[in-house]
Amino acid sequence: MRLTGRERRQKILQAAKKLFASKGFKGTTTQKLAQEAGLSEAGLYKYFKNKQEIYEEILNQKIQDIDFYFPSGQQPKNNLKIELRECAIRFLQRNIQDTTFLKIILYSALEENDFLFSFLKEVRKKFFTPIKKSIKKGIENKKIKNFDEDILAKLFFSMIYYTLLLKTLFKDESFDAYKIEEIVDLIIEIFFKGVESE
Amino acid sequence: MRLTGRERRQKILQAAKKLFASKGFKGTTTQKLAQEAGLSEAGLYKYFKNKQEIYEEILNQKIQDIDFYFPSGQQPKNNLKIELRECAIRFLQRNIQDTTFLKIILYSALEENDFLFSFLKEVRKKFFTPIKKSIKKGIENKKIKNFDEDILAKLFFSMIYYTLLLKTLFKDESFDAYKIEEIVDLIIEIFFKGVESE
Amino acid sequence: MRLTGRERRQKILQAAKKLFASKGFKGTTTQKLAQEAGLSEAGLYKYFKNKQEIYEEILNQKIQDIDFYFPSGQQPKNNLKIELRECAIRFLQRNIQDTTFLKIILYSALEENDFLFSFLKEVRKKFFTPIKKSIKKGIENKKIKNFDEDILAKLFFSMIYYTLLLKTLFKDESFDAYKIEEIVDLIIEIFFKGVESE
Amino acid sequence: MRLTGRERRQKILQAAKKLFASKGFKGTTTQKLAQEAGLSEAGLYKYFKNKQEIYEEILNQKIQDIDFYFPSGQQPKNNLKIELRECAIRFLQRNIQDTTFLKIILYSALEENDFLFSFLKEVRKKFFTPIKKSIKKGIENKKIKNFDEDILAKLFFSMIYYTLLLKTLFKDESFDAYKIEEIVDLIIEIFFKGVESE
DNA sequence: CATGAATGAGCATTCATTCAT
DNA sequence: CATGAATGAATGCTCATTCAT
Repeated sequence: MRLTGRERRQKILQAAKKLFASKGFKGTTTQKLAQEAGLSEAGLYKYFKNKQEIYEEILNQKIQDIDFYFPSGQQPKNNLKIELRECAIRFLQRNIQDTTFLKIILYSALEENDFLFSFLKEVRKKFFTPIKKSIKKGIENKKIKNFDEDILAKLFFSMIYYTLLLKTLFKDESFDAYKIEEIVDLIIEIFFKGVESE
Repeated sequence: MRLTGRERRQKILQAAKKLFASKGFKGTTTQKLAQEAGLSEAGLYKYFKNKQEIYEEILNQKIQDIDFYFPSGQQPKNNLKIELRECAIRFLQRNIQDTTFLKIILYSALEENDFLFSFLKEVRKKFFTPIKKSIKKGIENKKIKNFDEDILAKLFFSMIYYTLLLKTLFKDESFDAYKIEEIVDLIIEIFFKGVESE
Repeated sequence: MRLTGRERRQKILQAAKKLFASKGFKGTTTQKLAQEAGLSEAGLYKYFKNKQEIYEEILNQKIQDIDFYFPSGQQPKNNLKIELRECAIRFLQRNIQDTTFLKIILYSALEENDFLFSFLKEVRKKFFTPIKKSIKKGIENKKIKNFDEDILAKLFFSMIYYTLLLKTLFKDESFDAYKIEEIVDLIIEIFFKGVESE
Repeated sequence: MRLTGRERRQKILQAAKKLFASKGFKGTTTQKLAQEAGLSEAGLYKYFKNKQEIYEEILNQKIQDIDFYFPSGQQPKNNLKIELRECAIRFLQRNIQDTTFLKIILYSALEENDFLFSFLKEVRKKFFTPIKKSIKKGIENKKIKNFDEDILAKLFFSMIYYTLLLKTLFKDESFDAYKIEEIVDLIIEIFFKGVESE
């Protein structure tokens, strides 16, 4: 099958996403990768310098997804709760539907892939900055408990993330009785009541 | 050093726990394993059929550790907050120090290990039952918001678990500025204020 | 850049000379070769059957260079020392600047290339004949020790050749402190004093 | 075939010497090496960390040969000429009989093997030091022309070395008419007359 | 009981070469 | 005429496992 470079490249990335998600980086051999992408092993190296580069390209593409979660320009304006609600819903919907990214991240963390850690730093900076800013404003307005906004932002996200883990990775069915929106509303409510300043 | 068969076996398992936890299953070679356990590679195969069997034996041992966190049958008596606080601190301390269990669970989940899922069901039942009971009592006393106690219990745990993930798996250093106790106290505070009935 | 077939061919050969000289035959990949010659790898095969053929063509060209050192038929006329001095300087300068020939000869000798040996016979005949004639005259004039002029000629050349080896192949820096002319003058002095008849 | 570790190690080194000498370092594949040594490729790596290490071991063993050329304790005492004569004869005899070392060095130099260059530095230091010292003494005694003793020592050796190259590598038969001793005597005579101070 | 010796299968990667367009 | 797409065959090296001693 003769494809253009662009098409082949995409096919390789697609195959890699699938395999990295199901087998991890180490568990994905170039042989399987080539097979899945429909070309020879040697062919892979015309498009990517090495296996690691394929992996990095996948992660780097995913960084752009963050903008998808915060679509209205990088910063929640008026209403933090509404922004966060929508962001969380979008995050859950997308990652429940396609668990590739979640799994790649976890596999890489387990394999202690060095690139992942620098990637995660970047992601956390981009992802949490808008939330942290809003929380900071809340703290300044004495609406939110005076505590490290970084920690608070991550604790908020923890409930979203664990929900995702339970639904996708751990096959816990107890959340299935509720719509995503209901869960998110509950989390938002608990978090904001919980961090209210007294 | 002349050891009995039983001792040798234990030494191998000990070495394996250490290595699997820090390097993962694939990252642990039989060479390093033998070296760490103080015998030849060939020797490993006198005690275990193969590498997989060593891994499984550790998994089984680790699973039994769960009782450590939740002394069997024990039920939070007087003060849920205090019970939960101690349980959470114990959970974090142990799993930060030895990440084997956390990693094994995640690896198994990623590999869609069927045994894991039924095991997890069991764990969740054991783990969450005492918390859920207390929450239920709180709901009945109108102290806690009237919502599915299963979900509430898991949302509480989510913050503990994500803290663990950030510290151990994702190499996020932002929690390192605080003692575990401080983080747990914050989580407890947020959660209980957050779920308070109005 | 649109080149004629002839030009392209020349460009490939030029690139190949450069690369073979600095990286050797095995160290020169068709990829680098194509890049250096400014065309695609596939393009190389329009002009040459394979890599070996490029190598052989260069070898042939280099062999013809020999005439440069020993303008054909030329015989040292008046002053052997001056002739030899200039020939040696030319030989060293050229081969230090472009080591292709030196390396090709050595590679071929190591590979016991039969063609090389008959070629070398020819070269030695051409190369040493003028020197030998002059030495013979010196012997007849009782100026030079009476010994096999073939051996004497080769011993003279040995110092020139080893100087070349040290400087180019063996990366010995001790000759770098001197100009080529100084070294050659020293060699000439030692040789002629050394072979003087008593 | 079941050999002891020591025997196998020796067999590998022997095979490597043979192959490196006839094919060069790059031209010697681990496959051929294993085959020649009578074990599997994987087996090689029980005895050596990698191909390079085998190569280095061979060279390092050869460094001891230098003591063989200067057997009477490291420094020529009374008579430099006699010492050098014997050293040169021993050098030629040994390397004519077994050209392995000569060829390995040349191949490595052509392949620009980094380890070779540091090895050569070591060798030159050890090999030329005694000769240089004697020459220096000669210079101080005004018996030898006042010139860089390093260069002089190397020019002496150049005639020995080129003789070796012609006889072994370049298949030049003109030296075959003479005994090694005769050639060496001639070289010694030419060199010492040539460098005599006036 | 213990291990040194040995390996088949597999790994990521490279390379010279071919061929459809 | 030129090349992008493609690969078979190799390369150095690793690993879990076996077996004779």
